[in-house]
Amino acid sequence: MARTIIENPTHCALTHAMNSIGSKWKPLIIYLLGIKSDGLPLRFGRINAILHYISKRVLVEQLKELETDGLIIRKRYKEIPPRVEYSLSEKGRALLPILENICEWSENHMGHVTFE
Amino acid sequence: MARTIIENPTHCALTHAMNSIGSKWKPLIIYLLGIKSDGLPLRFGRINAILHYISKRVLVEQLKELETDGLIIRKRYKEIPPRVEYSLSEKGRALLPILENICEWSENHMGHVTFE
DNA sequence: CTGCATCCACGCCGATACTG
DNA sequence: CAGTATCGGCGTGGATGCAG
Repeated sequence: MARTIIENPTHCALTHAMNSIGSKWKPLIIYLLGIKSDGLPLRFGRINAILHYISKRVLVEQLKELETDGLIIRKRYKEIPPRVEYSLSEKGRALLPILENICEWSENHMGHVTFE
Repeated sequence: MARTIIENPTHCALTHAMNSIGSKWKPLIIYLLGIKSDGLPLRFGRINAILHYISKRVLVEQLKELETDGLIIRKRYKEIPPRVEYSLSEKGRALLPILENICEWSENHMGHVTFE
């Protein structure tokens, strides 16, 4: 390890990772696609319903970025009305253990932190 | 696991975790304090110099939030000129393996992604 | 040296309406 | 159903100057 060159964002693995998954919503989307749904593809409307607190416009945007970064796979069925299903790529699935670790870390260390 | 209730951000461990560490800079700061410096405390000016691409105002802000969330410890020496040293708390240190995993994940999966 | 205050521009994000 | 288009407010962050 220690290949991460923190002084220069352009060559910093951590920075690059954060550009892919560091947004407010992306971890939740990946978690949803990977664990909550047992890896089954989900339609846009379903994702939108579960993550109802994310506005539609932003959800579209986040999904597009995740697809561009190779974390999720977007499959479009040529039907009317249209059907689009999202699922995790291998790269996205590789992230699941890390997200689980983050959840554990969060649960183990929330002593003094008070939520509103 | 699976205690994370993704439908409701208020009771979602992943969301809470992301509120603490999901910003653009916080993982880098923690990584710097924990690994790059071998856990030794760092003065503000030194952090600012290494992470030169973060503006001073934002760095102050991020450090304050990290302290509030219990991830780092701020020690102020009553000297003139003032000296302030930052180091990781136990909670912050517990995050280091996760950050390493993220780096590995990033390095293992950057095939088709092109950086500018 | 470290941190705060002020100002200001830019970008994000929600709301809404519209298309195929 | 799954997006796109547009607008507008508000928050975020950079620059600068000041304080302890």
